[in-house]
Amino acid sequence: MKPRAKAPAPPPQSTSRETTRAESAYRRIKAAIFDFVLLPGQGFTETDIAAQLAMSRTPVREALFRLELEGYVQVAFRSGWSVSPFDFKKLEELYDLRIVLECTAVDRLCAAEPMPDLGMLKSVWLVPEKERKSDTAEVAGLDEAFHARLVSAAGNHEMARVHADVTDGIRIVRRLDFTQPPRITATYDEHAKILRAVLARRADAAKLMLRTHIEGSKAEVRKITIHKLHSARPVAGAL
Amino acid sequence: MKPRAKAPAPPPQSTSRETTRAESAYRRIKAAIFDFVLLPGQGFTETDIAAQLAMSRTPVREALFRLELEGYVQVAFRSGWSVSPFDFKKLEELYDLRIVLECTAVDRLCAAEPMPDLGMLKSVWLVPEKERKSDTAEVAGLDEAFHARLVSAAGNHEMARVHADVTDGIRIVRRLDFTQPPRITATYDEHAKILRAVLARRADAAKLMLRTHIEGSKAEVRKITIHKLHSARPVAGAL
DNA sequence: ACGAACTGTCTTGCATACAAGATGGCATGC
DNA sequence: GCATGCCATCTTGTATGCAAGACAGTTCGT
Repeated sequence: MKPRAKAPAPPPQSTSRETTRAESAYRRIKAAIFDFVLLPGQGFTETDIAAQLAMSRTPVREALFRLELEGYVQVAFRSGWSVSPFDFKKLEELYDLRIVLECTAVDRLCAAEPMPDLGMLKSVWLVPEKERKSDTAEVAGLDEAFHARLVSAAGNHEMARVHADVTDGIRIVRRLDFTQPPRITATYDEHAKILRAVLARRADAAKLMLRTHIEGSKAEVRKITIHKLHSARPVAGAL
Repeated sequence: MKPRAKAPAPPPQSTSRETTRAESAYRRIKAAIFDFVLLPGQGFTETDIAAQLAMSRTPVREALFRLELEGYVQVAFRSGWSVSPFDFKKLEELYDLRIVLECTAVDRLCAAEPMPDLGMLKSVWLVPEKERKSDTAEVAGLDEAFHARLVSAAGNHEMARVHADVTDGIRIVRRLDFTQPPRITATYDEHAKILRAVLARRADAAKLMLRTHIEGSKAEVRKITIHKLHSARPVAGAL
């Protein structure tokens, strides 16, 4: 039995290879949690989800176990599942971990010889004001990519992976951070400054700005989360 | 869907069963990998494992998915499972991440007011030579606990969790590091020095020693791993 | 009226049957 | 001899049935 490497992938669009029902269930349930269709603390059952997703319990269970490992849901022995309640302490700790990882990355980037390519970031963040994006979702995606690229460029793949997990964990509240244009403008300004400092190898300055930048997001999120959480409640049932 | 409202205060751990078959399968398969009963690169099937563990495929699959998420095994679409091959680059990156996390913890411990309680560590590592343990497995366990406690004492639970995951990932090679008494003695000496530096709030000194200490383990492991890996092969099949 | 035991329903954990497809060997044609 | 297409077998992905236990409403006892 020799497991075949599936990297080459001659027919990239052959069949339902990567689109198993379990994977689909994972994405849809996770999206439901992030979109507050499933509210924190809310209980549900495997049978419910399976019925709404028009599949059997088996792939649903697989998806739920994965989400449980990632901390999004909990299972009570034989009494149903529930969405993990909001844990602000955990969110703050994740922001804190982000700071540690990204500051480490900045240190290494500034010390690397030669410095890894950050051209992609330059072409996005070091542009005239006219070329700046204004769409909320788009900027939120670019923001994530900025921080992720900063870490991945530092070369440690495991740190990048952990950073990606952390980002995933705080995305649920992070999206609420980009609802106002002033926040978008500030993000552009701060990212530009940070990027210039890194390119100039001024590690301490970059780290300070980065820390302040992330702490700002953390504070901003903390302020608006409670309110948003209640105003964002959609009609339950449409998973 | 009528989501059943659960009590806002779900009983923390009212469950009786923590010993499900899936959990047992997870532990046993993981142990088989760590003990080189399942060799890196080796292929196997769900049916094989299920037969050897005297259970059905269902709990085995649950365990395998969990191990897959943790990076220990891989599944090839409809062609069986295989133990992830040894990835030395990944191991080094994990050691690197350990250094970052533990140094961050030391920084915070030294800056904390008051400093969190490290009495448990003192009672283990700051003792006369006579009272030092000599059993390999015991010291290996104490060593893990030392580093884990250092991080957890810093107060960020998420960092501690990531650190625990990292420790888990390198345990498979880390155990090979404590095979010789000189290494045990060095561990005691170094831990004592590091602990004293932390207690004296000399962060830079502690971090330097800690980094050197971990780099030492990394180098040591790198030297002996290839050899040990081949000499440690037991008879296959006895999971 | 109040509390404890009971019972029926519900939910997850597990086993098993079935389906889709990948793999490797074999026969066939050249 | 070599390539090629076919087919039996194997492996995972999914559906479904069953069982143990948890929960809530009810009933019985006092």
